[in-house]
Amino acid sequence: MRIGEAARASGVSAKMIRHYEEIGLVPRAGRGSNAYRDYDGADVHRLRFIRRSRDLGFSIGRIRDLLRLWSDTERSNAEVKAIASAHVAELEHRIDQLRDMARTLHHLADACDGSGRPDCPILKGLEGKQVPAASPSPGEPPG
Amino acid sequence: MRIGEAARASGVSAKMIRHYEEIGLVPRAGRGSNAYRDYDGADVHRLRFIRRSRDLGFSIGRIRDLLRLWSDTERSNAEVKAIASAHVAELEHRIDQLRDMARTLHHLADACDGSGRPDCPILKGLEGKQVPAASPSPGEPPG
DNA sequence: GTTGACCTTCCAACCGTCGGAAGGTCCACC
DNA sequence: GGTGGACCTTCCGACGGTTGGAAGGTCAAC
Repeated sequence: MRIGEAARASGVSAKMIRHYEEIGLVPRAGRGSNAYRDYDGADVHRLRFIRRSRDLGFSIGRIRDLLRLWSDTERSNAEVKAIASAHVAELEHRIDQLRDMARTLHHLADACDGSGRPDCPILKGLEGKQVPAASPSPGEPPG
Repeated sequence: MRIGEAARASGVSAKMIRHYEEIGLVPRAGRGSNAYRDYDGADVHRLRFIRRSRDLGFSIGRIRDLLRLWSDTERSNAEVKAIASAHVAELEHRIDQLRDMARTLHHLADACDGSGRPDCPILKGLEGKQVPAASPSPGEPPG
């Protein structure tokens, strides 16, 4: 099948399939008589694996590791479990950070009556009057 | 003061201060006899406001709005509260997504005995045997 | 006069996804 | 045989926000 059908079957867009090929996450696809990429069921299976891994928040690097283990019939499930558990821990850490932000902001919003006057505890909080600050891992804040 | 001192005083790196100036988040700094940027207490105050906002997960765009309101003495605190509340909602949405991911992955990891054998429910789950999938907002997965 | 800390600008990278340009190919329909 | 539209190709850019480095100018102390 061609890339469009593989995209529909796997849930990974054609753009991303090409991208994943370029970065070596999926093997280079065979080409037909024209220069079109050609895919089979196994390729779609792999793409679907990638898609689900992304849905669970794994980074490309981690997915690379998972794919390697996936195709290794002599793998140790302990290694897989370690990756998964580490990722769960990262997710929970990120959740804690976001929760801290939400809680802090919630407190500030609660202190603001929203009456329409200029006086605003939220802005005061952002100024530095309070705000314990969640101190997120550098980079990537909101969604 | 020069950019380095402003950076230390505000918690915003010199790199980022220049960047914020370029994108118009902070006004263009005055320059001394040399071409060095010059900052005063108000500038640092503003930078600190930005820093705290970032720590609470506000996007640059939102911070732009907040800064505008901050410097508007006739602002309505209702508008500020609306922005803050919307952001809290976004944060909580993101938290829910991450929590779904963590829960799903946790279940898979629980089903894996990690005994060292190749058989692995986690990989099976990623293949598509189960995985309800958290379906995150497109992009930006882990942290 | 030299060292080193500071400043300047510019360019590129990280991550994952998407948009669009400019062109080639396939297939159905007329 | 021609035309249209859906599909494919490659390439180059953007979005979040932050960081790294290069290559150079400036200022202080020693």
